[in-house]
Amino acid sequence: MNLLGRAEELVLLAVWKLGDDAYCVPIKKHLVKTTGKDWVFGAVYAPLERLEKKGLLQSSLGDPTPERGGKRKRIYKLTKAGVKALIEVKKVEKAMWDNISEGVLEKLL
Amino acid sequence: MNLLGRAEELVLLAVWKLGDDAYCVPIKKHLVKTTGKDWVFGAVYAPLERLEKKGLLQSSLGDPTPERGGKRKRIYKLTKAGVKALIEVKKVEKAMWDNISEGVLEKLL
DNA sequence: GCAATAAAATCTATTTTGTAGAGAAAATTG
DNA sequence: CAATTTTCTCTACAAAATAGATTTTATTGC
Repeated sequence: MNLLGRAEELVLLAVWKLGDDAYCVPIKKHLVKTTGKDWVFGAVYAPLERLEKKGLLQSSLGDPTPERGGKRKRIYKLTKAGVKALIEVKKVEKAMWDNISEGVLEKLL
Repeated sequence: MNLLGRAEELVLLAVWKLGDDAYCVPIKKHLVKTTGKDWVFGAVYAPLERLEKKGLLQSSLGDPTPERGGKRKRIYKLTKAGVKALIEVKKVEKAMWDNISEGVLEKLL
């Protein structure tokens, strides 16, 4: 079937949203805040690595910052392939959700 | 993190859409047609089984039909838990996609 | 220069999901 | 009751997600 996995999608979106600040820690933070779910490190890191390997993300080491301590940040950026993958998953979701609003679902409860 | 997997979500949606005709074969057909992707049997069957085990779907054997041949159909139906899971995944997706239209993405290509 | 501390990345092991397609089971028809 | 058809079920495998511990690297104050 070969669509983005759930975590992959959400991680890509977080990277997009964070722009130049898209490294592991804020990505995790954004995911926790926006999804309302717990995200452990591995659940962020593994998709990031995979997505880079697949060419949907590209990373580079950030400059040392004036803040205290820490390894150099690894900053992620969407590639065109990444953007395309997001567009595709969105399209599929839209087709499958066609005519199903949350309201419709809630009536079933 | 614990959200519906992609296939799980799409299978649930197919079941909802098909109503009383929600058994493996039309579910697969609907998925192929609506997603534009290939779905082999295992990719439909495995999520169906798992979703039932988790209580998001409930199945029952259909009546023998006037059509030719075949084992009795196993008809699937969303449970309340299934509906809730769909509502939840939708909510999360919405939050994460907030302000990102396909148009915005396409400009990045 | 060096110890303490902090920020961040990376790793390992495991579980859960998804993929692929072969093959078995049950129903109908001639 | 054999042939055919429809449908389900199974097995083996690959990929993705989870969990949290550990390591690495940088800064600051001594």
